[in-house]
Amino acid sequence: MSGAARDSYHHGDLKTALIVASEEIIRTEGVEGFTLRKAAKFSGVSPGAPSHHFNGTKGLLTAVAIRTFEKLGAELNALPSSGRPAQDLRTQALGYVTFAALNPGLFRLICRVDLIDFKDPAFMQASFEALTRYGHAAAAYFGQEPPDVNKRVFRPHMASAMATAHGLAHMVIEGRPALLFDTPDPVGTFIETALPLILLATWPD
Amino acid sequence: MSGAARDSYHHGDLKTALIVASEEIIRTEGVEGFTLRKAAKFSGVSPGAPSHHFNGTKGLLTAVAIRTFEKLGAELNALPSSGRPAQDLRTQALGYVTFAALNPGLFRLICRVDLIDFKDPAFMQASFEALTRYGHAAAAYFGQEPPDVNKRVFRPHMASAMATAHGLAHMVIEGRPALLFDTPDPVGTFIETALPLILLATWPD
DNA sequence: TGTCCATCTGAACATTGCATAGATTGGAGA
DNA sequence: TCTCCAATCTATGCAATGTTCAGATGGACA
Repeated sequence: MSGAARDSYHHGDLKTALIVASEEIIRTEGVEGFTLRKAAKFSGVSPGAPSHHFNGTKGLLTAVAIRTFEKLGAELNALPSSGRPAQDLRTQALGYVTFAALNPGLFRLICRVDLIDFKDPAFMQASFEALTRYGHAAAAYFGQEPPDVNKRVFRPHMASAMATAHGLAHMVIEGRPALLFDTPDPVGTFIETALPLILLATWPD
Repeated sequence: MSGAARDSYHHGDLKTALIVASEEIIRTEGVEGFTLRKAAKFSGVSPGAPSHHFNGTKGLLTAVAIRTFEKLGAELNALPSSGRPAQDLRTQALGYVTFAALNPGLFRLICRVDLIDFKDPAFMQASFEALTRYGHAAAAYFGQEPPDVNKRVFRPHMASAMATAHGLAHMVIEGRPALLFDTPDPVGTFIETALPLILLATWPD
């Protein structure tokens, strides 16, 4: 427990502390293990304190979701570019699924419409920017215009391309690989077999 | 409100009544609108009564999930078979996505690992049987053995084929179409454009 | 008819998110 | 440096939720 037992009455940067604490809780105990009071106690603060910085639980979790999208975007941006459209698109898809597999709690969070304010402009912006690189890879492959940052609009082809990785990611965090493969590492087996299969079928090199 | 104000002290078939009530609540108010007490009141029964028939909330929701998979399986089985593998596979995928679009609350339920007992043998059996037809269509297309009902094992190719529809379904119930398409019927637009695109790309006729 | 036990009630308890009233204090302006 | 205000935090309470449990009820079966 960080606890962060502070000396002064005021915390100093409670807003950030709550986001970090919430992320840690979700990472270790999953979204279902998260409670607002737990995040407050983790930050060494009373249960009512968070309401002064966020619009309820949904507001705090939306902030965590934004942070998660920023991390996802950073990881996708860090992936190498080969210059070959099909190869790059496959790399992005694999990165997307890998992120979900390694961060199941946070990935579940960003898909929970009931826990997050999907109408929040900052959230919409973050979710779009995280997939910009992915969108560009898809655009390059399909020979279409890249996604428009200002209008936040993806082309149908890009939406289609993303659905594949999105479906694989969900199947991973729903634990389907364990039901499908009786191996020591079901998730690894699933990614190594299913992903190349469908991506090769969709976008042959 | 059905209320189902009964005359006798004993309900008669509370187990079924609770499942039906829960399904109705989820259908109208979503998974997040469901509470065990609400289902009890809906069935005209005290808050403690359900515990005599189900292993807590998770037990009841697992029963609802089983019922949902049975309906999904029935709908997929009712879809026509053309004899052409690619066509049939596409029909199954479209049926899968359509079910999710028309039953968003119930589809969310069957993907909520935290609300359902995924280890329940009856649930595992139901989830497998619902996708048997889909698996057969994929097997026919890929020229592989059909799924084994006894061992409950899908082939990697089938898992891949299902991921596409699964991803589209999730994007639909997560409200992505509304963010992607500025039309009167975003979901319809999404299905009509994105699904054919990716399925045509994956399994050309 | 009489007994048994599955079924259901009603009341409790801990936990949750949230609202509100009051305490504390950092810091801007005099 | 001093004053005072607004932001911040505490403490308390409230309604709702899932769950448990002692006791009431009555159907099934001998």
